[in-house]
Amino acid sequence: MKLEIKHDSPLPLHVQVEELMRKLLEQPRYRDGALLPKEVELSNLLGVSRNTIRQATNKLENEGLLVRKKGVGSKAAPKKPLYTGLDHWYSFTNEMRERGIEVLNLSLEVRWVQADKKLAAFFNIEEGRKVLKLSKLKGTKEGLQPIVYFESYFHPRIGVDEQDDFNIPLYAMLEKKYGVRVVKSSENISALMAGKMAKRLQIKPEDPILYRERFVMDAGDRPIEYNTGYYRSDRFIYSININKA
Amino acid sequence: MKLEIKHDSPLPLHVQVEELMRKLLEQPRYRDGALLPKEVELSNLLGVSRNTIRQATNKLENEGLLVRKKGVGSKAAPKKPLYTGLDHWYSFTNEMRERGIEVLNLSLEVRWVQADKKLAAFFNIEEGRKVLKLSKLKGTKEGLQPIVYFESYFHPRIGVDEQDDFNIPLYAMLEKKYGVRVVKSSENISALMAGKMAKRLQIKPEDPILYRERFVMDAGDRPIEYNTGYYRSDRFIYSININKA
DNA sequence: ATCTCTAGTATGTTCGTACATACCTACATA
DNA sequence: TATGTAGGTATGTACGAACATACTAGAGAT
Repeated sequence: MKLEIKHDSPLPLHVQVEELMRKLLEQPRYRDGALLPKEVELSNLLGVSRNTIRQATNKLENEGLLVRKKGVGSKAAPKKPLYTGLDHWYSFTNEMRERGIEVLNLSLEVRWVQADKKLAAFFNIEEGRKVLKLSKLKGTKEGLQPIVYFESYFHPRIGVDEQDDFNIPLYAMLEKKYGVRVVKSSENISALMAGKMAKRLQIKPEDPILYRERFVMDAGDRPIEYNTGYYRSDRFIYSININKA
Repeated sequence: MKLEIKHDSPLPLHVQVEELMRKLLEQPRYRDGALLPKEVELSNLLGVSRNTIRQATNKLENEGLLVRKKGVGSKAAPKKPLYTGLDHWYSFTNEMRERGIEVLNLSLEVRWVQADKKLAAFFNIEEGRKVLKLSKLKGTKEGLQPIVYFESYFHPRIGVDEQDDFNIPLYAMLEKKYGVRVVKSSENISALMAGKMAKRLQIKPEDPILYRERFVMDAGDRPIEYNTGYYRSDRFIYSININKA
């Protein structure tokens, strides 16, 4: 890797350093949490003063791209979007863990069902064809209070079956085992009265719940999964981060 | 006015200077656009180095509280910066139109209110400071049935006031008139019982509604708008499209 | 084995200094 | 009158230096 700072460039040194550090921060090792080179090291390495390094670092820290710790060092800011929309590593369990809540599967069922009209349309298959359905009830580790009930349907092309381990993060599993990369999704969110879902979530039928359906596709717009979720609104807030930069 | 910097305080000098300048910026003459004392003047006056003054000033500039101009001086951020751009980003009205539903404002109110704790924290301003609040009730053109009630609060730095036209797409207006480009947003979505909002939306208090809060920022992560929406869940489904390709 | 102190390390704060660059004004020239 | 240029001013960039403070790890004591 070339660490080049042009001292005769019209661009200020601290800007050059800033850009360079931006690239650094994208590297896997730093993305994974390794400490960046120390300020004095960078200073010597790039041939600029420590102040200049700090000037650049301040900017990056301000943008939230890096965190500093006195006496320790600086590193890339931990990526902690509550809900990145679609991360290959998206996982409800991990997400809740970042919010400080440990969750586990209170129940889990996998079975083959016939595709209904809506599902057949999305998957572009014949109505009635067999698809794998995954149902999960997730709740708190402490007290086993239900939070959300998921239902997922997978396109037959993928090849998932009852043998698969659905206790690990789903999208990571799909990518590793079946080479399927989820890239796009379209979501609809609505508020409902719990009704029949009340019993499962252990709330009153007249309580409001958050209902979400998600259509998941790969880079080629091919359907992968249809997923619905019924969230207890007293225990969960749906968060979305959007960046159009 | 007392300009006191304690050199033996546990608080870093640049923090003390920063707080002092915050107070300065509130004074009418600076609020009205007068140039702040020059860096060297402040440096001599307060008995700290120019670097320390700049450290504080950087912070304030970053928060959008003051603008600097090389060769001229620094002053409080103008209420109405000028800039031009185009291409807006989101409009409820246009979005509904795409769904085939014509909507209009059933009511609209603009007034100045004091920032509460939460708002002050997001905007990074003092609690109680005046901010512009925009309230809108949107509904169908046919039948005038309410669909959603919006409440928006704008960062004072932007400079919007009661004179502005809030009947046109908001983000387009902000960009054209004030040069503010909304780039990032973070949303929280939840389901609620309508309660007090029922009357406004013409539903029963026990009906579920969709509640959304949105934090809107520019490319530099500076806060622009805080926006909440209460959606009738029988008339509206929240849709999100995500593409990580 | 566990606790405590200490030396080492990395960032935080602050100073002083020097020169670069953008801006404004006023004077001089065509 | 119009224009261009020179000097003054204020912020921008960059360096070097010193000490403060928070944290880590290892040596030494109990």
